[in-house]
Order: sequence, then C-alpha cells, then structure tokens
Amino acid sequence: MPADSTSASGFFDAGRAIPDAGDSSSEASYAYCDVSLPVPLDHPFTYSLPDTLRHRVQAGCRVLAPFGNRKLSGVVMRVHNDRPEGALKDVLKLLDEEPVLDPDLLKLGQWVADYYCAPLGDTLRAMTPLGGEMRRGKIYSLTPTGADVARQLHLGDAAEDEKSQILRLLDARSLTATSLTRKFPKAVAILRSLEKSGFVHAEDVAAERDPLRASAARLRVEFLARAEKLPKPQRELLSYLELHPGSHNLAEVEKLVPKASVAARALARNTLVRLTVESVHAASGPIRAPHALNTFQQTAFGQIQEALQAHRFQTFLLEGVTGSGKTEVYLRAIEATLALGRGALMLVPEIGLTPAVAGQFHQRFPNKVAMLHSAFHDSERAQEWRRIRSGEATVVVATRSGVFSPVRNLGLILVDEEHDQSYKQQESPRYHGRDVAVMRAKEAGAVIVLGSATPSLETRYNATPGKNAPGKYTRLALPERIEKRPMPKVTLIDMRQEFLETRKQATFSRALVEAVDERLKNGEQTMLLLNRRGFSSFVACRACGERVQCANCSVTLTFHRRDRRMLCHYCNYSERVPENCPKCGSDHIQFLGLGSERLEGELHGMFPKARIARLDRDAVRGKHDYETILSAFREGDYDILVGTQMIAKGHDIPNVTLVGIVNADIGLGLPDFRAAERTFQLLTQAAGRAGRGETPGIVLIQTINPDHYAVRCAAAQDYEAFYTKEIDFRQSMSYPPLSSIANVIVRATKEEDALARSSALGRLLQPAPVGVRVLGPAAASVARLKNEYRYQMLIKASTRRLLAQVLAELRHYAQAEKWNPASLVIDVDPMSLM
DNA sequence: TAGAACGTCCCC
DNA sequence: GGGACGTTCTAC
Repeated sequence: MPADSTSASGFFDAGRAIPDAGDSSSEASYAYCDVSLPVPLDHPFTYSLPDTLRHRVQAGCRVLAPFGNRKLSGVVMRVHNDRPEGALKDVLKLLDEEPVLDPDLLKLGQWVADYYCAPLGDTLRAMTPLGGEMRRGKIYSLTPTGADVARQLHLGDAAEDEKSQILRLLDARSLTATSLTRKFPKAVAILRSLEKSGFVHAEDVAAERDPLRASAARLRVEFLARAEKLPKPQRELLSYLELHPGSHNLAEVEKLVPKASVAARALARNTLVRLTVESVHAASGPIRAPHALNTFQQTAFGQIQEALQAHRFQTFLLEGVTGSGKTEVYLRAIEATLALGRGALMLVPEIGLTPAVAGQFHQRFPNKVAMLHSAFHDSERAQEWRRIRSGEATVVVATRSGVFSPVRNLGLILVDEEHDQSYKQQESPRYHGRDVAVMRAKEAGAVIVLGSATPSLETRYNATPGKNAPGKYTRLALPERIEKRPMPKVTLIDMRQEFLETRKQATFSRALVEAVDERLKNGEQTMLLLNRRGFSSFVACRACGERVQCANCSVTLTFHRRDRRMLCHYCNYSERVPENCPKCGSDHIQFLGLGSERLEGELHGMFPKARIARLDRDAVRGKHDYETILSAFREGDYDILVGTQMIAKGHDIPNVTLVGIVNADIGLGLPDFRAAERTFQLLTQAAGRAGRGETPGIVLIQTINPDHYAVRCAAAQDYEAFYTKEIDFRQSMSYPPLSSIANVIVRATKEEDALARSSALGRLLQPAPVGVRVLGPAAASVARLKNEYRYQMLIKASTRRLLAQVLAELRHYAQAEKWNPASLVIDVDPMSLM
C-alpha cells in the first residue's frame, strides 16, 4: 500500500520493521510452490516439494528446479497446498533458508516487470545479487572411448586440428564450454560433435561458488582448532595463526608463511581455520570534515528532516549547482534517518562510487556502511548484501541494481546525479533505477531525494507546480557554491570563425593551446573533454555549422556510408548528401568523427614535455584502472587528463584550473530527442570541474554551434534558461516529460522478417488511437546488431495508462502470432533509442 | 543417403 | 532462451 497507510502512524512500522524469519511459517507445511524462472515465459511454474523442504520453503526464497532437461534457479512466488493438474516435478534444492526477497521487494519486482514489460523471472534474477553465487553450466569430460582416442593423439604427429586439441585438453581434466571457448571460438560446436561421436559427455553443474576459490588477497583467515599430523605448510600456518589470534589477510600471511594460501584452503575444508571473504575496504581519499551548512543547505536539510520525522513519503529534487555541497546535505539526511532508527539507501551513478565517496561514508558512519557496485566481485557483493539484510549495515551506497537491496526499515533514499544515464538498464529488465527508487520509497513510506546540478527534464518537470496543482516533487535549490567560491568563467570558442581565420582544420583552437600552455608553465592542471558519443558519422557544414535535419522529426539525419544517403532513424525519411550546404552554399561539407586516441596523439605532438593521461572506455579496463588514473592525476602525476564523459562526473580535483571541451557538438548530431539535454548536462558538469580549489578556474568550449541553446545555456551555467527552452521543444514534439514513450524493437536474423514483423505491429496501430503517436517503423540506428536485424517504432502516448494499453496490445499480438519472445523488445521510458 | 540446416513445440 | 524432435535441403 502506498504512503498514506504508513504515514498515518509510526507505531505499526515498529512491528513491520523486521520481517521475522522465525514466525509461524516455520510450523506450516506446504506441498507445492510456484516458482518464477529466468526464462522468457511470463508465468510461474508449479513444483512439488519433497518432505525435507515442506516446512522450509517460503515465498522469496530461491530454489533449484528441473526445467526441461536443465536445472534453473528461480524465486518462489507462493507456497500452497492446491494440487494442480498434471504431473509435477520436485524442487531439487532450497538455495536460501531465509527469503532473499521480502514481500515488499517481491511486490516491487512485480511492478518493475509489469511497468517495463519484462519477464518476471528475469526481473527477480536481476534483483538478487546472490544470483552470481551460482556457477551454472555444463562440464565436459571424456568417455572411455574418448580417452583412448586422446591417448592415441598423444602418440601421433603434431599436425593437430582443434578437435584433437580439445580432446587432449579434456584428457588432462574436465572443462566447461566457456573456458574452452576462450581458446577455441568454435568450441561449442566441436563439443557437440564430439558428444555425438561418443567421445565426450556433458554433466550439468549448478554448484555454489566456493568462497575457497577467491584469491588470497581477498580472503581473511582465522584460527579455529589445533590438529595433529598435518603436512608441513598446513602445520606452519596453523601454528602461526594460533600464535597470532584474530583474522588475517591471507595474502599478507603468505608473505610470512610459505604456501599459506594453498594450506589455508585445505585447513578450511577440515574446519581447522575459518576462511571469509574480506569485506570491501574503506578506501582512502580526501576526507572532508563536516562543515557548517550555509543557509541554502540548511533550508534544504530542514525540509528533508521534517519529512523524515513526519514519516511520510515525499520526493525532493535537490537542485544544486556544481560545487554547492549536495553531498553534505545527503550526509546530514542520512544522520537524521539513522537517528530515527531507520535505514538509508544512496544510489550513485555507475562511475560515481569512487574511493573518495566511499571514504567519506565509512568515516562518517563507521561499520554501518555497505557498498554494492557492479565492479565488485560476486562474493563481495553477496557479503555486503547479507550485511544489509541482517541489519548490520544500515547505510547502503550502491549503483543501479542496489535499489533492490534489502535495507531494513527503509527511511530515506538518495539518488545522486539523478539525471545520469547509467541509471537506466540497457537490457531486460530495462528499468530506470531512479524511477524504481521513487516507487520503492512510496511503498515504504520513505523520503526520497533526487540530487543534481542538471536535473533531467522529467524530474524538473515533476518539481514544477502546474496551473492548479503543486509539483509532484518538492524542489530544493542550492544556487551558490560553498564558501562563496565563484562559478568558473566559461568562454565559447567559435570553431567556424577559427577555421575562417586560420584556414586550418585544427582540433585545437589557438586560444585553447595557449591556455593549456599557460597551465603547464604555472604547474596547474588541465582536463580536456572530448564529447565523443555514438558511432555513426554525421554531416555538417564546416563554414556555417548547419546540419541536415529530418523533415518530420527535428533530429539530425545519420549518414549511411553504404548507400551514401542520410537517413532518419525515427521515421525512415531519407535524402541524398548535398554537395553544397543548403544554408550557406559553401562546399565545405564534412563527415565528422574524432576519437580520443587521436586527440591524445595530437597533444603529445603539441606539448612534448607534458605528462598526459587518458581516461575513456578503452583506457579503463577494470575499476582499478579508473581509480588509479584518476588518483594519479589528483596527486599531480599528470599535467593533462584527456577523456570522454567519464571525466566530467563529480570529481573534485582542486588543482584543475582549466577545462577544455574539444568538440561540444558531437552529441548534438545524434538522432535522439535527448541530444540537447545530454549536451547541456555534459558541458555543464564538465565546466563544473574547474576551479574547485582556491584558484578560480576557466572553461573553454570549442563549438561550431555557439548559438545552440544547449551550448549557450551551458556556457552561462543557466539551467533555468535551458529548461524553459527545452521543455518548449518537448511540448511541441510530444516528447517526455510531456508524453510517455516506449521504443518497440523487433529483432530477427533475417532482415525481411524484422521488417515484416515491425510493419505488422505498425499496421496494428493504424490509425493510431486517440492520444497516441507512432513514429516509424524504421531501421534502428544500429540496424544490425550481433547478426540480427532490428527495426524500431517509437510510441508516444499522452498518458502512462494509454501507453501501457498500447504495449499490452502489441505483446498480445506477438504472443498470438507465436513470435519468439525475444524478437520483441520493448524499452519503456528509453534513454537512448538504440 | 547421411548429416547439416531450419522450423516448431514445449518446458511445471 | 534452449533442447528435442521432425522436415527439408544439399553435397558427395
């Protein structure tokens, strides 16, 4: 039930707060359970429960169940005694003694599945980080015949095909297909044929991932009991541990005791030592002392606190300029939540959980913080998850999927940088973490704060009072930087003018080169951002900046090299590439596209002495690379940091006094109605990196569209002006937030199938119902992906309900026509129209 | 005429 | 999604 039932009184919450695992359900006994499985079949399956499980299985537990001839892990939706018709199979195994999803989370999962048109099984799997603990797959080993064949191969000569190589590897030990695929791309096919020949047989495994397999650096080892007659390494380790009580990092111990890592695992099997996976460490970072709140911060915090104390569901938009001290408001809000005995959940963007952030939280809330991040190892996440569930951790900092973490007695949700795209999951279930968070807060009667310097249009719209109604969200503004630091000074550099004056198509303007040079001389740092997003080239006039737009959609046309035409990915409109600019007649028509590697190369040429680091998808492999590069830059090991949007987000590096944006326009060329919004956000956020220390900063933005409102408003750091302009555009084109949209993608291996099916869906919506507009179907912007052809159709509906109705109709049609469930992909509230 | 390649139908 | 099974294609 929504907010009102909980806001009425706090008394009931105390009882509800801790779902008791040991209540009457332990005595009840059920013969059947309905299980939701991660298959694209959108209904639960009923299994019978063996005697040993009848009193132990509860809704929300995961079980292992036979499905066809596979074994799948699924979530129990219901336990009951209603015998269904037909033969039933037994549940094989109970995977959780206690439910991993409490009733509220199950309900939330149901909502997510409905709203985002995703199979419930997929959704529930995405909600449980412990899903990663299961290692699923087949293990292949040789049959006796196969072994004979392999032996003979050993004697044979060296001319080996892949088949023989695989046989020989399997002779050494059994392997999974995945591990073989790494070496032999066709391993799966080869294994199948070997299986047919009777040389190889496969065995299903669904083993718990063994904590003993974690690397030594991530394990802690502790003495448990003494034992006689052990091999030397084990004996030495055990006596070391006995002499040094407490738990030790295994990698550290191994420096002192040889072979400790292997020995510890052997000892753990005999329960002579305890091995635990080390909790995610509080990383070091600059610790900011809690500073006094300025008036704006105080006002904002006061309102949040009041809502917390009143125990009511309320959504706030905390709109604070870059450097305005949003984090301190968050921290205070969490303190206030804990003081009320409730738990807090903070969501951060994918890239936002840096050691600096982690350090601050650990310092402020010692031993109460759990962190969930997709870059953490499965077992780390599982451990943090258990700490949350047990109530040990009451403050959770997490990325998108953390919105499902089992925080006890949830009182507060914070969504930092709520506009960030990484909150939208790009695969099924395609949910938006921020929107799910609002829903969760509503159900829990919690306060939710959405924070950003550049709020998404949706959020800002919801926080804007209408004609006769107050805004759905309460807007809290932090219009000033802390300590009255000035906003950075932003200058636009018109690259068209630069071109006319220098007659050179340079990547860097003279002004930017000069400014970088100056920083190098002064020992100050520079960040250079290349707004490189998307892959397809677009066509622009170098002299006047004109880009060719679609006649129907007000989006930029995308250049297709194959047929040398420009195409609209929304409605299929196309035209030929003009030889002269339609606006100014110049023949300087350009196909634009610039990578950050090329950028780095050019910089090396220009500033041979500068120490340059690059930060982008290609340079960053794991989370550690990202942190290493960034902290090295912070420490002053580099003079210049070059990167993509990755560098634009929330970092606080005091010595950066110049931010240069090399090409502000690329984002604007994308065929996407959010192009302007994203460009504005990126430029504003990047500009906000400058001058966060004592020395004020400057920002130089190179652009061929200095008059575009996204560029102009970002330069002026004027969100209000941007919002006003952009909301007009959305209104006139019926885009969100003034409509609800969904992208309907049809995939098929054969292009004609994809086209035929999407046309069929298109015809279904013709004429479009009142309040609905349909764009397309047209080829998706990535028309062929992973060997599948994709056609898409964008549906705009005046209301949420109407959109849901239309989508339901499409899904019924696909089902009635017996389409493969995967061929219809529906992206509700899409962030990008891929 | 085998054995790929493709289609269709389940899965509690 | 993925296997099992049935049908058609095709290479020798």
